[in-house]
Amino acid sequence: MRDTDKDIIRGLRLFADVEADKFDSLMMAAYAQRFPAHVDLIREGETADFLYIVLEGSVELFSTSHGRETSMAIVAPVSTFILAATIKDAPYLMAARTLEPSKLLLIPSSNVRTVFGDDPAFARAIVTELASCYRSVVKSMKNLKLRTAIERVGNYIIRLHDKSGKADIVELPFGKRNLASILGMTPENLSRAFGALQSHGIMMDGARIEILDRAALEAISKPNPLIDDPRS
Amino acid sequence: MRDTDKDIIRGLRLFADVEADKFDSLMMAAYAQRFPAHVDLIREGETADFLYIVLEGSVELFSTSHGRETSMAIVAPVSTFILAATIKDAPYLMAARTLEPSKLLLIPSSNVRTVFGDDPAFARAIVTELASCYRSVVKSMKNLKLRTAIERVGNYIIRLHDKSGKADIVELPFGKRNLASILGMTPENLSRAFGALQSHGIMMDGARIEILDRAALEAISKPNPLIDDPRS
DNA sequence: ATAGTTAGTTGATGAATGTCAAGACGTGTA
DNA sequence: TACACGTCTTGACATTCATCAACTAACTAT
Repeated sequence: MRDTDKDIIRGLRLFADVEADKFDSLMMAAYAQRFPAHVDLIREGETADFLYIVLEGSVELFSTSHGRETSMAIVAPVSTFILAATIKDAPYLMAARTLEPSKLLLIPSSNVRTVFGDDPAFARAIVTELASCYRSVVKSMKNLKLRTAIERVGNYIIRLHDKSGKADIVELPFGKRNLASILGMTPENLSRAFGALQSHGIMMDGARIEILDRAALEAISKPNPLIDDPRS
Repeated sequence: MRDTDKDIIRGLRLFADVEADKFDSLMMAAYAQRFPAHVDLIREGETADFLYIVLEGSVELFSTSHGRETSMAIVAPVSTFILAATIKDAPYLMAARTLEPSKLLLIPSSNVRTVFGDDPAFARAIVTELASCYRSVVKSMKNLKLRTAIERVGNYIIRLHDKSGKADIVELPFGKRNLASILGMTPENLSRAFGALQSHGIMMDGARIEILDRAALEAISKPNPLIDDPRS
């Protein structure tokens, strides 16, 4: 793999403190690969052969059961996914596919587990990473259980707004079909929710959203830092 | 604290491999305490001062937002809760209260973080524990997003049945009000779901459920090991 | 005993959300 | 250009689920 990729990986908190030789052994075993859009990467229930890192593009994690399907998360660069399954050597609970042409790094799970056992710094970094993942799923669950569909959509827009540095206009980072599934509703219902929010401080134009009245948007969305704040 | 408690803690996978002196330092700082039923232990948003371990009784983890409330999990002996917040030194995402008279062990978070930094075996054990917690929330989320109310109730009974070693009669481990919230529905709806399931292989009598026709129960519940199997 | 309290049930109703069908719009391709 | 395709939107309708109210049963306290 290229040295630039290596530097990027080194920059991730997960790998920042790994001993040099351990890090090299991981990178030797790893390989970067480009995938077209809409390619299945892993299936639910398979055993975790690789730890994945998204370098470019985006990857959807989703689950299926008896004919129904739902998006669990969308992974943007640069971050890992399915770390928990890798560490536990357990079957994947979610399937993964590319949403767009993407560049991924694959590190064999056995190497990850070896270094995890040998290098305390790596073990500690994994703890922090897993704790973050855990807290992020808990937040998603609170979002689902404590809010109506409109509130979920409203708060999603608010988060986009915050991330953009409160620019007036924000853009949806992926298709509405995917967003609807992430937010636990049908695409039709997401459309209606966007429609309803137009009288509460926003204006939609395709994937672009203009925030006209942040206060009104907050009034109907009722944001809560213990659900929405990515840092908490 | 008593030696018997200490032995119980030592028996937890989380503490099994901690070095003796580190373990003692944790236990010196910790204290066991009995609480009556329905006592608030922690509130959402507070910083994580203690790692909790349920020794006896049971504890409900729940969340609140703008007047709504939902149960996230119920913790039975012997296990820890709010490990992630402790490690990250971050605010609790969930509140906790006793459901019944309970005995808990409280370990100051700072001590946990110290040993976590010093003892690689402890760090590794925490990784495994956190990975399990993470996977368990993911499963709950799949349960919520991919299933109807009746399916969730049916699969809950199936899990009870499996845990009991497939005894004909199982008993709900806590009140229906709490169960309804855990399963993401109202108590009224849980009642109706139980009612509906009576024509699909079960018979209810208060908190006791007789499984008459496991195949019929599975037919309507559509169990899925990647959601229901606690080991996977 | 009597009243008060709580958990649970049941029925009637309404709100929220999903489903189905049709159409608009944009995009890539023959 | 015209066609097919996918995405999104909109409306009508069905279903699921929550809400409200009334009621029962069991337990507590006086």
